[in-house]
Amino acid sequence: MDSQNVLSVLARKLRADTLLSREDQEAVFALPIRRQTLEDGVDIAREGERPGRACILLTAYAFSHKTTSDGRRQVLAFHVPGEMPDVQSLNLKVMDETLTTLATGEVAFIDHGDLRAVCHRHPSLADAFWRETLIEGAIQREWTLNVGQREGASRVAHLLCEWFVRVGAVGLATNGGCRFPVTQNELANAVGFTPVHVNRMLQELRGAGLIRLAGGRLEILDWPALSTLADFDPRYLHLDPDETLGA
Amino acid sequence: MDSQNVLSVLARKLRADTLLSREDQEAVFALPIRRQTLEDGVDIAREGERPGRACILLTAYAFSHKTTSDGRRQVLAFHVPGEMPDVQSLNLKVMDETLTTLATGEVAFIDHGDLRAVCHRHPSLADAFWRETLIEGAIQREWTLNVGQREGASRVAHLLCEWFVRVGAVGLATNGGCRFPVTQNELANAVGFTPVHVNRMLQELRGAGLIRLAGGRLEILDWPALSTLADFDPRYLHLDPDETLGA
DNA sequence: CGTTTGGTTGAAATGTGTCAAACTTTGTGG
DNA sequence: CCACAAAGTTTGACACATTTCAACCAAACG
Repeated sequence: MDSQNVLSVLARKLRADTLLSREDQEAVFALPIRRQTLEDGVDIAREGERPGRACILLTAYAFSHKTTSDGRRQVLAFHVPGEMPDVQSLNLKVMDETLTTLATGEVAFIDHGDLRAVCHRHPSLADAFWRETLIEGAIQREWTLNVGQREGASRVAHLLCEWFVRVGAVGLATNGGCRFPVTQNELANAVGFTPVHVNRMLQELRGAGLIRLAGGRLEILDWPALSTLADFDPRYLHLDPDETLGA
Repeated sequence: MDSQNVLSVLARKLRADTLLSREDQEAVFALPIRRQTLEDGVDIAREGERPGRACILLTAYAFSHKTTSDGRRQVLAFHVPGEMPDVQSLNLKVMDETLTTLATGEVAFIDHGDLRAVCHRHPSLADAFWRETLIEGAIQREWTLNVGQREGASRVAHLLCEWFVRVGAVGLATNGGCRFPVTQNELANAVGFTPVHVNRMLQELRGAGLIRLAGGRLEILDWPALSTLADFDPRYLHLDPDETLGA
């Protein structure tokens, strides 16, 4: 896999084909990167740091999180391949969250200097990166709604729906199933429940024949029922280019 | 108050004095705006809409929110004078939240076309707007943490701390007190509690001599104790220019 | 094969929600 | 300026979702 193919995951994420010009796309592919394989549980950037580079997930999964002073941890977002989970550091120097890998996989690093240069030369690329951060914001809002207002199985189900759709959007879901390298503990930290309670909610979902979840894989057995229970409406993911850009 | 003075609240918000050049600042002041007084409870932009203009809060306060299909409402953010609560609509066309005024006050509207033009001519202004949306994102993350992990009085206290600091940052707090045009019902929707429970938590805070809250005003009686109880660390607000920009 | 990590279960404790009523403040029109 | 209505706040008793604690089980792994 040469450098160009590597960055095609990023291009896909930026919806380069529909939203960017040919020159902009080439500028993306020309970005100098450094590839690296990271094990799971590695901190890519920590709260309080001032990173000098940004990261692209190639095959790696990651999550960002933050803890309260008495040690309670909240998972703020999950990140799937193709994403740049820390683009924000380009304009907000000090990290206010920690970014950690979820499973062993490959990432690419780009220096902030190179990113700034390419944004300067290709303003619509800057817009594309800006848009990515805005979509992350929209997802964060839905998480707040999920954690604040939905209860029990519905809350857990919503998270699973989002995961499945987002993983599917980068082409990594196959006929109703996808990877899910998330422990119940991390899942609990993401929805604001206790691991014990998450376990019970999962069994409720399993018992209702909605999902299968084991060995790091998630299978959706009844999408209509699951997404209804979850009150899941994918519009907040802004996956449709027309929805995100249309006049 | 002429147009230039009007937009000085925005310039302050963008930290124009320290982060923008003289030309950039003048470009801000030259933006064509339409001023308007809005009563409280007015929707400035609704979920699903594609606004053609953005809004600046002059003296008005506002909040953004979203509801679950069974009608449970989550307040996602409060907005204080000087902010542009819907800049995001410049790059994310379809609103995924509703923006509503909190109290009667004045707002200014700027056409997206004018904003895009000024961003094109002054790229560092575009960066400044981008940074604003990133800070909103950082605040949203802290809200997720608050709603997901903090309990009882601590959760409510955190929200009050944030409000006080943000209002103070635009010069609207006076010796330990500020406006707080938020009903307990809206407060409840913001922290994910029931109005009844919020009421009890507030009385706990009052009983401990930490705050006074009545008649749309908030008085901080014991900031050290309140911020400690709330586990409040203002770094996530990115108020310090060095923190947000420093190398 | 033993050890570690993650998952599952049950019983009891508790924080928060629900419901319903009374009270207080704010605003408005006579 | 009073009287009334509307909106917001406060209270109590009870129900219930979720947490806590503690133990056991299963799978992954060296």
